[in-house]
Amino acid sequence: MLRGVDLRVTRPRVAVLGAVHDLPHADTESIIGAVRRDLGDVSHQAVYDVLRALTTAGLVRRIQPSGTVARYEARVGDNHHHVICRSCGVIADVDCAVGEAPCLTASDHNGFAIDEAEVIYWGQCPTCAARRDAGTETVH
Amino acid sequence: MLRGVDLRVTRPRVAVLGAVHDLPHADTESIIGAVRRDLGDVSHQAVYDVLRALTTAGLVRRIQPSGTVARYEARVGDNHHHVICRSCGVIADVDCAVGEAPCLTASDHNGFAIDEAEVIYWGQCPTCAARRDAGTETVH
DNA sequence: GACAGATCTTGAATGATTCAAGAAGATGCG
DNA sequence: CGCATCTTCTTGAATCATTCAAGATCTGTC
Repeated sequence: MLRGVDLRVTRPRVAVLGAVHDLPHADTESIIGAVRRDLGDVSHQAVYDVLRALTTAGLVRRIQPSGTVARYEARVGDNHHHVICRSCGVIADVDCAVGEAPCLTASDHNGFAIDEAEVIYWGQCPTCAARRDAGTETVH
Repeated sequence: MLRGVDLRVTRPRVAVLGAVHDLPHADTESIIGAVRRDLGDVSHQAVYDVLRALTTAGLVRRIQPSGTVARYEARVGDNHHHVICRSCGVIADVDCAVGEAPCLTASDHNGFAIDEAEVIYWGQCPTCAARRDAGTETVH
């Protein structure tokens, strides 16, 4: 995969790419943890650099919902979206739902040339909704 | 407006609310600047507190696209969306475009109870697109 | 196998945002 | 109108994800 996008193959890159595949929607810290479990010591700077390189190359996608740290996922190229639980922060994928040529109509709003439509659904995950219904009120 | 949502009326709150109305999509720093031009010295902490109170009360909306600082707008309650220029970062409003009961179908993805759909369109604003066509290539 | 440039390590800096404690202000009541 | 009380603002410092910078190391190529 790395060679396919003209990136040099290094141990940190392979490990980061593996971690992003294994841990969907993981934040940088989790990825650093997984990489170190795999390789031993790796600097956090290296992981940041690698994540940027992979993102630029299009091998991973970076998402950063309001008020959270950056997260990464390996599912790219299909323009899917995300649901985020306001209570526990868990993220799930949502396939593009609206009609057929959805989300990214190559339309031209306000004269902008649009190349991506990013949709984030906010709500309650099943677990948190149940907990709240039960009265435990573990808000946030 | 403040009394309407049971918030005490203070000079900083009035000034911040005015600034958010005057400067759509302004970041915190811009708002602090506008407030100080209006009132003289006001602590940044006060502005942060006020913005949070106003956001919680629903008088302003906070947006924070990937990789940017928080921004605020006074247009609330109509579920509109945003287009952002990847080159210069300018933000414009986009009315809900998709069909009739758009964006927020009270549907139930993966068992989530969704209460908001946030859409961000990424692209090039007319100015940056023109500049790029002209070959000036002022990327970023 | 060695060179050149990319990538990693180390260590420090940045900057938006938040925390904490005390002073000042707003609202309600006498 | 003046006071008591709770909220809000000021001041000053801390947090923490992310980035910068300089030098050492490694990858891919000739």
